[in-house]
Amino acid sequence: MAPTNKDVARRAGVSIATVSRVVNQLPNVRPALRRRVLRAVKELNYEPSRTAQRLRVKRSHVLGVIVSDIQNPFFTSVVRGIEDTAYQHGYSLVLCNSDEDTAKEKLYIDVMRAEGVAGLIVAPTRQTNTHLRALLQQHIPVVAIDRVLHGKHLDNVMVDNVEGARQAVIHLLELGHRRIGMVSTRFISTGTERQQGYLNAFQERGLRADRRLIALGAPKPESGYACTRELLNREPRPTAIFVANNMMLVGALSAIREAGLRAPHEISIVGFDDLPWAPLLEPPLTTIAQPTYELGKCAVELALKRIASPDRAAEQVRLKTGLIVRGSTGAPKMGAA
Amino acid sequence: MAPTNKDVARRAGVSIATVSRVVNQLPNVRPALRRRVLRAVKELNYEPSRTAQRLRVKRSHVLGVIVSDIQNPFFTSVVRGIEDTAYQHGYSLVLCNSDEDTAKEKLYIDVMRAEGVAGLIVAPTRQTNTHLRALLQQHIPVVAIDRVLHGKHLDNVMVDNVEGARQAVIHLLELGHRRIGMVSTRFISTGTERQQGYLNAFQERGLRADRRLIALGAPKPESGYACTRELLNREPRPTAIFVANNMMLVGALSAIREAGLRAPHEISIVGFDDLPWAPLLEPPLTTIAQPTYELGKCAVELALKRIASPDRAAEQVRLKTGLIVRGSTGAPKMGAA
DNA sequence: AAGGGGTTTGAAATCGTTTACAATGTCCGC
DNA sequence: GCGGACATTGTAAACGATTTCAAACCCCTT
Repeated sequence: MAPTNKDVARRAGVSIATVSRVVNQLPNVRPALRRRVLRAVKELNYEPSRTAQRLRVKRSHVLGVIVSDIQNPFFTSVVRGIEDTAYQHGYSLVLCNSDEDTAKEKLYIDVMRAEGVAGLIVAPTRQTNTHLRALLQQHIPVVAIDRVLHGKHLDNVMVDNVEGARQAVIHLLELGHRRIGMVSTRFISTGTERQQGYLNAFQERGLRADRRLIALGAPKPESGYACTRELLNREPRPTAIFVANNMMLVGALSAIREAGLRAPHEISIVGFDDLPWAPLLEPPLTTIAQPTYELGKCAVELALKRIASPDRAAEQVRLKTGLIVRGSTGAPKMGAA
Repeated sequence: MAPTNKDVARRAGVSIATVSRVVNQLPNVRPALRRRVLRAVKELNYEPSRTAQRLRVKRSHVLGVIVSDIQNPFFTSVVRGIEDTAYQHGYSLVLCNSDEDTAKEKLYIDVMRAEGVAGLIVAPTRQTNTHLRALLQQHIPVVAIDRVLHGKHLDNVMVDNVEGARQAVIHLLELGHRRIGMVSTRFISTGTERQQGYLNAFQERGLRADRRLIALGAPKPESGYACTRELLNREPRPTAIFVANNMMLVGALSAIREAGLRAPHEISIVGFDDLPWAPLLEPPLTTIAQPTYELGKCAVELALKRIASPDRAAEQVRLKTGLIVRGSTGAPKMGAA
């Protein structure tokens, strides 16, 4: 149905080789012929089949992207960065949503391999790279985003989670809080690192952190709700809560509201990752901002760099976070702590 | 680098035709051979190249998706529905973000054609289908989502915007509001339809709508902010505002907050499209919910139906919206109206 | 006018599949 | 033991591009 090489050649009265030369802007084609071919191309609305191109030249100009939650604004923004950068370099995107499901992730990795992607950008569900082995064996570049993944030739882009969490907790400590609850994720490297930042902050100020105030769950609103309720039921109740995952934040806020607590007077709240609606909350949310767009952009750049030189040493990029103080944090009510 | 047909054939000591037969589960292969081939497949970790497959059989099992704003939670949720449904049917997704930019959209449509997608799902930036003509000529199914697009064999899935807007405005009218501002989009069919719903509601109740209370702009927060400010400066000020686009809502809420107005006592607010954080606002937002996931699912199903029978009459599906009453709407303060 | 360099063009091979067709093998009834 | 039906296997031709190689052509020098 779609016009091919051959159709154009016939119409222009030349061979397919000449068509290819004209389309690919190679030299040594007489201007007269070139014009005839270009006219035929236009008339037929010809676009070379990328499928055929891919089969012939081995480069594919497609990047695979597997995110763990396409509805998470964090990943959405990262994908935006990936998309912009990829298309700027002439790459298309094949997108998958693993939905935090390792089986789905494995399936999609095989899809990517069969698709012959030039590179894969993945937010891994687990910290093992076994599923990715086949890709790496075939020297298909893999870039892990947001979450750590170790491996030879396996690049990483992440934010500095330890430092980000440290900033959040230091902020609360400086306001005078001592019983600081933390809601975080289990099994995911970002969660682990942020917990480390929490502990570091206490240690840095010569204080003892209470590990029982760290509640762990899945990166889902319901889980955030459950974790927060659990923390609110502790005696004595924490005067501040650091919700270190933006999906869990939604549930956490519900739980806090349900408990009838008002920020910042009765409880202080800090989130992780800025969101378009964070300033709209009442009070506006204090949070740790992540350079999401840059993260996506950087991931593409790493992938392209590795496509260009496959044997570079694995690179790990850490992007900086920043504390944004809004209205949801304040000094603890005396007597409550 | 990746193992091929031939590698498997050599290892199993058979011809490539037999490999193909085994992999594609065709009959008439002796069990002994079948086993040998399967073993070789496993040992080499062989996956048939989709590129080569596509070139040979003309079906491609790739759906193109062009959304106008990948960061809009509405589209995110739609994409989620598309993704789930597509992969369930063995299709992969090539995703693009037109960013409400017609030039980019055109570029991506050509990309899709070159990619040889089996179908395209698009949230069109404009109401013309000229860019899509080449696709339709080649009998590549096109499904327009969210926004109307007319054309032979061109399917549509949308929500019932007229009815949705009507529900919103009737709700406000019943609360006693008469001066109801509307913030909506220009040039986009959803905006136009929702404006129609606004007018219908007034007419239905035998009231005259004041068209000067409809402020139009682009589907962006900044534009929502500007439109809302404009409305708030009217004399007398509207007692309620219906923000008929979720991107504009973010800006609208900022403007309202900035003006020092509190919902629902000083002003009532209704949004369009439910969002995960809508219940978390203070007060929680009254809004028109859209079946976003179903919309994506339905789009894929329409595409697949048209792939199966290309000459069906164009189908237009309208999904139902629903009013969700939360705290941001109430009776107008008497004397203000 | 013949030879030689450089440019322009086309024929044909190739990428990894699927698939039509031909060639073999197997099994059965006579 | 032989022919025929049927199952099994392999050979070779597509698909639509790129790319190598050689043929054809042009122009200039001798």
